[in-house]
Amino acid sequence: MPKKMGRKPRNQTQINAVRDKIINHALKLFQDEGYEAISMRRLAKEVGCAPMTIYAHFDGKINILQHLWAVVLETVFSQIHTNIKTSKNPTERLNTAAQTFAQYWLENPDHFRLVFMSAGITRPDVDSFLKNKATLSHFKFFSGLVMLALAETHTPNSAEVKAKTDGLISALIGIVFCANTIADYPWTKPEDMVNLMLTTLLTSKA
Amino acid sequence: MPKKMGRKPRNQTQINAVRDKIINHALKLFQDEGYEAISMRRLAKEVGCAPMTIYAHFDGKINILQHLWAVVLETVFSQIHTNIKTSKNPTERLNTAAQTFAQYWLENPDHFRLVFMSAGITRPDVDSFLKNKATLSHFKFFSGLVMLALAETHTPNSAEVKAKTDGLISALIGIVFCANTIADYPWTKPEDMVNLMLTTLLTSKA
DNA sequence: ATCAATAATTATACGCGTTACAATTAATGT
DNA sequence: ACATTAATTGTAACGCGTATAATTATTGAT
Repeated sequence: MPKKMGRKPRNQTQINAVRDKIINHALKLFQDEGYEAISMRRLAKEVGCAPMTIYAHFDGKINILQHLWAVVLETVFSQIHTNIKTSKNPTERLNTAAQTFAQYWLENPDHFRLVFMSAGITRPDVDSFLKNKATLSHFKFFSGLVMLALAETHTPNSAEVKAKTDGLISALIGIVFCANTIADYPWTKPEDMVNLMLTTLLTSKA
Repeated sequence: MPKKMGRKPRNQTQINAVRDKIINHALKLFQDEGYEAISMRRLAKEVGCAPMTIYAHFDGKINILQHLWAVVLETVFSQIHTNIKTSKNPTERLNTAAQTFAQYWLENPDHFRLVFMSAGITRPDVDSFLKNKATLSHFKFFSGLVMLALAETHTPNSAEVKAKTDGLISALIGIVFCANTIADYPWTKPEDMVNLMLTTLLTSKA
């Protein structure tokens, strides 16, 4: 029985190499020139291929952007990890983490836009945010901090921890989102609102 | 001294008539077919002019959408006003208002998208949200409810009222935003989070 | 009536993300 | 060398929002 003729398909290593190349170029474009610079035509030029070739490797633009989300989130959380090292107790750790989280997005609105606002408009039914395991673990990290901070005053049950974590994350994202998109409203300072959220969530018992 | 030659400019009545015509067609498109239907080409076809003509009347698409924001916000707040009529006290009134607000956007993600996510992507430096006076008054309405609810337990100062109002609005918008854009995460139920936010904000003293 | 001046409208084109289909190139087996 | 298969590219197009140039409509002066 003769072997199958023709060109051999690329192996997984080769496939990953090309995908990584595309992703790295997209990342570089984003870091050097911002969100708007990542057009498929521009990206193809940087990679050194035709725009259509990219569609042989990714279903669409959003699937490339998802990889950039992961990089940005990694940056945020590594900054959080760095900053909480000097915190003395669980409440202070949670406060530092929350303030660092909010501050990062406020200082990098383009990053916020990439991570939280690109999928919403372009492809609502896209492969999603949390297919990325690392992203989910970032969320869970906050859950751990909340539990420890609550445990300083009482023994929280898992429903309370989850509700307060989800509420906190939603509030943090909401504070940043409003500051970024409704920028002409004279909002109370974001750090004060973050502080208020933390204070009220931690002092009230479920 | 000879009169100025050439075609006379349209008067304010004529100007407003054309703008209103465009806006009304945009509104009808949105109501009948949703956010995606409002393209400039489609809109021009409905109005009966060339797409570029619209740019003689509005700086950009976002300036048309702003008028639709006002309509949507009016809808939300009239629903809130209707629902709070049966509430017996300020705390219940605030609760009803907040739940109605969140519920509306959760049930109408396209409306949320129009009002809160169109400006962020297309024109960050656009004429803004709060040039519309009615929008500002909607925000202030919440402020009044918060003050009355807080006053049931203590005499709040204006800084506390503002911080808690801003925090509440940000949190509400954040809850809806997260539910809409990170839909695959198993969030605590939005109504429970809204309730948690209200409970904690109202029970903790500034 | 004709021409000039001015305002309003439209035509053409750009880059955007993406799709469809055809053509070309690259890599393999016979 | 040829045939086969995979990968890539070319070409064209779509609708998107919008920029610039061209055309049309309306007025005043002669």
